[in-house]
Amino acid sequence: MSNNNLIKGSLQTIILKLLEENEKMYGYEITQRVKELTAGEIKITEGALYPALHKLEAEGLLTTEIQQVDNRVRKYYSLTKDGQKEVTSKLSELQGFVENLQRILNPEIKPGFNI
Amino acid sequence: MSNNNLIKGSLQTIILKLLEENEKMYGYEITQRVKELTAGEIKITEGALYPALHKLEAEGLLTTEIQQVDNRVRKYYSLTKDGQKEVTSKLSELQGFVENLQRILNPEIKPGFNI
DNA sequence: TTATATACATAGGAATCTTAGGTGTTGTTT
DNA sequence: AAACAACACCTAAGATTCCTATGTATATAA
Repeated sequence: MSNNNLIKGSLQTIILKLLEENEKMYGYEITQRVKELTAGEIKITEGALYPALHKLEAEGLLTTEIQQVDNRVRKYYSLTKDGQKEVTSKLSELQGFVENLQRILNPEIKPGFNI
Repeated sequence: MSNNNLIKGSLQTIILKLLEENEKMYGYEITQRVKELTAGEIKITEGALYPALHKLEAEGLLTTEIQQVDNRVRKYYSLTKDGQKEVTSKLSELQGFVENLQRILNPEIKPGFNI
């Protein structure tokens, strides 16, 4: 259905960044936020999201808190202190990669170019 | 050794784009060009490059031509017509993805923003 | 009551990359 | 002369990351 197999490697960073801005979010909310921010062009599949969340939690970057909302269970995720450090690191790593990508794909952009 | 596991999905596009600009290149040359364009920050491993080249050739996007240079064999790759069409398509797909990524990671960038 | 939206989860498989190794030539250093 | 780095190709095994498909369950709208 969703045909964006370019994400590879950036999903963790996306999750951490959204949680840096929002304090706590639950899985489904993350998929909707991404869809909304990208006008429906990037769709995080649940089969990718939930394992990624579980992994980040296992690594100690996220903590969870379960809330009951109208007989419906929500699992809220938030950044740990380690998680807060990782956001900055992962973000600059990804931004650096994208800049290098632009140097390959858009050769007119000079090395000193800043967005 | 090279620690850039972010490439996933963009290697094909990188190869096609370099070949769009250079008419013909051989594998080792591609790794050096990428290293040079990114100041050594992105290193294409041969274990990733050669299978990717073979796949693009199998898909009919590249053709090969072997040259002998001082008892040394070079396998030159160049774009087929199908390959030339694919470059544009793959490039805009990747650029679109990067723009969406920026909308998630740099919320201050407005939807109409162009680089 | 059937479908859609909400909300979680996992198993199996596909795709892509890294690690690690192999072959052989040329040029430089010890 | 030997050893090493650079050049130039290749592949196999494994890890990672994602998609597809499926399952569970509740709420609401058609």
